[in-house]
Amino acid sequence: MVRVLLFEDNNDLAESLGELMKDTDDIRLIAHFTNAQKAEKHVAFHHPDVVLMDIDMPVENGLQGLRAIRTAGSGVLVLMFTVHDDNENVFQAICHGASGYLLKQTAPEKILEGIREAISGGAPMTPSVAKKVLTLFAQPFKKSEDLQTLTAREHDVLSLLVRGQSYKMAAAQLEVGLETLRFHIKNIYTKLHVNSKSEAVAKALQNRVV
Amino acid sequence: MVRVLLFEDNNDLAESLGELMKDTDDIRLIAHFTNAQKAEKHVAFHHPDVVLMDIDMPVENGLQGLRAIRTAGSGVLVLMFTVHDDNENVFQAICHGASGYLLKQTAPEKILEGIREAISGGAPMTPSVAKKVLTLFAQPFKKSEDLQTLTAREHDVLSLLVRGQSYKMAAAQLEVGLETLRFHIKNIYTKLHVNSKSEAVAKALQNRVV
DNA sequence: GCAAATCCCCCATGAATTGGGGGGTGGCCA
DNA sequence: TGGCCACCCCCCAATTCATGGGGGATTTGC
Repeated sequence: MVRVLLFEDNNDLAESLGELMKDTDDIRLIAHFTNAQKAEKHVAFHHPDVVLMDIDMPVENGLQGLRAIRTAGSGVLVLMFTVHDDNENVFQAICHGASGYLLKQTAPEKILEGIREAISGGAPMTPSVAKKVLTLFAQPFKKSEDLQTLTAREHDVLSLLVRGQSYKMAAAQLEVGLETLRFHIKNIYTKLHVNSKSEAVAKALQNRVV
Repeated sequence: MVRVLLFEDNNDLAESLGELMKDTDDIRLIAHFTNAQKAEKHVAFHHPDVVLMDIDMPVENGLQGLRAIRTAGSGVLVLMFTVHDDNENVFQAICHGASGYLLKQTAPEKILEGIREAISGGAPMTPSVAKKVLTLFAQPFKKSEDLQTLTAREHDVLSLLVRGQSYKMAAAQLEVGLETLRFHIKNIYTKLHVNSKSEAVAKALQNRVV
């Protein structure tokens, strides 16, 4: 039996969800709150299997609730359940460890299905949300050409710089002379169009070269 | 009519997919290749609406194919279609702009459904893959406490450093004296337990403070 | 009110970084 | 075999950074 906690300020919607779950014999709504205040407390008390969390609620919204639950150390499955599918909300939800993201416009049966999917280790999300997730994360990772053209050795050097090593230390690590290291660094700077260590580090990290 | 290009080394599977599509009146398989060689050429020639791309193929695999298609500048919808759902493959596929990720174990009808979803702007993926995507990107949530304790001003300074600015430039940006900037930087170093600009930048980026 | 935090400024020294130049080796390929 | 590329090494000069001190002014919360 899957025990579900619901945070939702729309009482009608909450009720109809409750009705829906009553018709199943594997999912049960054990409690319902109209905002995310003390969400972590409620979770700790009811220890549900799944939390259905609206985002747009008065007093304290669903993202804050999610954050509170996670900071409290609970690993409970939290499914966001909302009308908002803008990038920022999706992004925040993911960063704070949501286990899925359902839109209210999805058919009620799909919601139940989503709960089951979450329980069985999946991350239900509507395709449109999935699309946002992909584009959200596909962008920053498209390596610029500059970085592709780095030599193996240059790549080594850059990695060491990213780890905070100084020229001297990096040179020692690679067992080459300080001047050799500088030679590589000069080339890296040229290729990345930067002219300082920190800029190179920033570019490297932002493009996931390391 | 959705025109589909298929890259799949398993001929039986390819054929059965073709049969499947014949039974629909909105999806048609227009060509089939057994590896991803010259994938970008084939796409340019057939200009399909959707590409179904296996990953594990001889000679040239699906990820290479995807990359080739993207480097050629095509924005065609590419759905990965594979048995592999390990983190690395999923990550690579996303980074190179896949529009979805279907596992071969999913029911054939779901595949057709996935194609339709992709066409209508979604990103079909099996819940288990979605889960991987989420955990892949939720990790960086672990912000160390150090970074939280930064003052607003220190945060400003750090941001500028990340953008590759030198002390002098950053000071000018913030309209304060060089010595003032130094003062903040000293404090930042203390708080982050680092002792060089690049280390600070690395720590800032790795913890998503900027 | 007072302490604590934050922000602003200054000096000085030594170390690290950067930009420019100059060498050389070995491997690969036309 | 000559060109190209990656890799290794060296010198000089100027700039930037790191670190250690020393001041004050202003807000913030108890």
